Amino acid sequence: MKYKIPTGTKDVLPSDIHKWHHMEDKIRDVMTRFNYREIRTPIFEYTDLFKRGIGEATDVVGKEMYTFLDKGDESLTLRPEMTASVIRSYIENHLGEQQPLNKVYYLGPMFRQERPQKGRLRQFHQFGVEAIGSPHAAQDVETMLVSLTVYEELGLRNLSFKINSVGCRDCRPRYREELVKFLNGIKDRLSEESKNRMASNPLRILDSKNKGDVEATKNAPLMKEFLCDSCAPHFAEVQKKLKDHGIEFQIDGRLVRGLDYYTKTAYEIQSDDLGSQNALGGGGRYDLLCEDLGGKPTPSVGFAAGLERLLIVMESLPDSSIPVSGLDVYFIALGLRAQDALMPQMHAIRRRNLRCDIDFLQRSLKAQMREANRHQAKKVVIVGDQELDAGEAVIKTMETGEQISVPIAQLVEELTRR
RNA sequence: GUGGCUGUAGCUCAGUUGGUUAGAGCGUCAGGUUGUGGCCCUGAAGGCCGGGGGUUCGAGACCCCUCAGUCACCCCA
Repeated sequence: MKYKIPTGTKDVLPSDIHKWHHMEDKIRDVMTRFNYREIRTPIFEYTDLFKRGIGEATDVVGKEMYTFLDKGDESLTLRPEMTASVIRSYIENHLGEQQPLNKVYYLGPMFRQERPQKGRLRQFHQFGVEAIGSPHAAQDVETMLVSLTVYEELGLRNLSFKINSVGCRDCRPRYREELVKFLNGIKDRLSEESKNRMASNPLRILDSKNKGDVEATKNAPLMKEFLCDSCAPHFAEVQKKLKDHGIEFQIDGRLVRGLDYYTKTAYEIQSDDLGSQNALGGGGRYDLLCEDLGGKPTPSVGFAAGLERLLIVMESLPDSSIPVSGLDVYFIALGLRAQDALMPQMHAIRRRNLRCDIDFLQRSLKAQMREANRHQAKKVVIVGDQELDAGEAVIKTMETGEQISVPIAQLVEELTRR
C-alpha cells in the first residue's frame, strides 16, 4: 500500500462517528449547563508561547512538540495543549476587562510527537475548561464537577479521583529544599531519570512509576505537610466542598502532574480500563500563568481530558450505551421511471426532517431490501411498474412486515403522520 | 529515544519437523423466492503470506536487513 496514515494518527470512520458525536454532544451539553462558553483558538501558535507557558523543563516542551519554520522563518508549533493558547487569547482580546470571571471550554485536536501506545496518539483530542479570574476553592470544585458530570452522564463508573495540592511560590521552595535534602540521602537508589530530575524538577520524582523509585521514596516528605497559610486552608476547603457534594476522592500526596504552571490544587481522574496511560483527565489551579504570559495576575483553574481515552472506557462498558439510529424510510425504486417518481417524494420527506435514502445502483428488489435492512430502516417504500401504473406505492413496516398501498401523491402525508 | 510482541483475504485469525493448487469464521455479492430484508441453505468473488535479500531441490514457515502496527518504559490526554 503506497499511502499510509501518519504514525500515531487515526481515522474516525463513518461506522464509528456516532460514538464521537455522542461524546461531543454530551460535553457541549454539560458545558452549557455549567455556563461555560466555547473558545476556539488556532491549531498552531508561535513556539515561544508554549515554551513560556508550559515550561522549558517539561517533557512536552523539551521533546514532544511539533515545531516547524514557516516561509517567513517564524517558528510555529502545533498546540500540545490548550491552556497556554486560551490564556494568550484571554490576554490578547482583553477578556478580563469585560468581565471579572471568564468560564470557557474547548474541544479539539492536540499534537505531541511521542511513541504511540494504548491511549496515546500523536494527534489526539481533548476537551477542557478554564475558569479565569477566581481564586476561590469553590471554583476549583466546579471545574472538577464539570468533568465528573460528563463522565457520570456518559455512564462511566468506578473512576478514581485523586487530588493534591502542589503549593505556591511561597511554600513550594521551602518544601523543595526539604525534598532534595531527603532525596540526596537516598540518591544511589534512584533511577537514572530521577537522578537527572533532581535539579530540574525534583517533585516529579515522587510520581515516578519506577518500582525502585517508589520504594526508595516511600518515606519522602510530602508537599501537603508544608503548605503555607494560603495553600493549606484552600486545600482543606476544596476537600470540604467535595464532601458536601458527596464526591468520593482520594488525597494523593505524590500527585504532581507534568506541567510547570500548576499551583495549589492538582487533580486527576483515572480509570482501570486504560492500561498504562490511566489518566482520563486532569487539571488544577494555575494562579501565576497569566502574569507569566504578560497579563495581569489572574488566578485561574481548569482541566483537560482526553476523548480517545474516554472512548476506550466507553467501549469497555458492559452494554454499549452508545445510541445508534437508523433510517426512517428507505425508498426502493424498481427501474428508472420509478426512481424519477420517487426522488421528489423523498426530497419532500427529507425536508420534513426524516432520514431517508434511495438506491443509486439500480439493483434488484432483494438487494435493495438488504440495503434497507443494513441501514435499519423503519419503513420501506416500494414502487415498480405495477405501482407506477396504478399511481400507488407500497409502504412496508420492517419490524412487522406489514404492507399497505397508498397513492404516490399521499406518500409525504402518510410517512410524516403521527 | 529504548525494549518486548505481532505482520497471511475487507475484518478476526488457523496454517504440523520446510513439501503439491494457502484455509476457516465474519463481511461482501449472487442464487434458493419472475417483485420482498433479518434466520437458514448453496455458491462466487476476494491473497505479490508487509517489503528486500539469503539458506535450500523446494520458504507463508528458517536466517539477516527494513518498514509498519501494537504494548511497555519516560511522560501525559
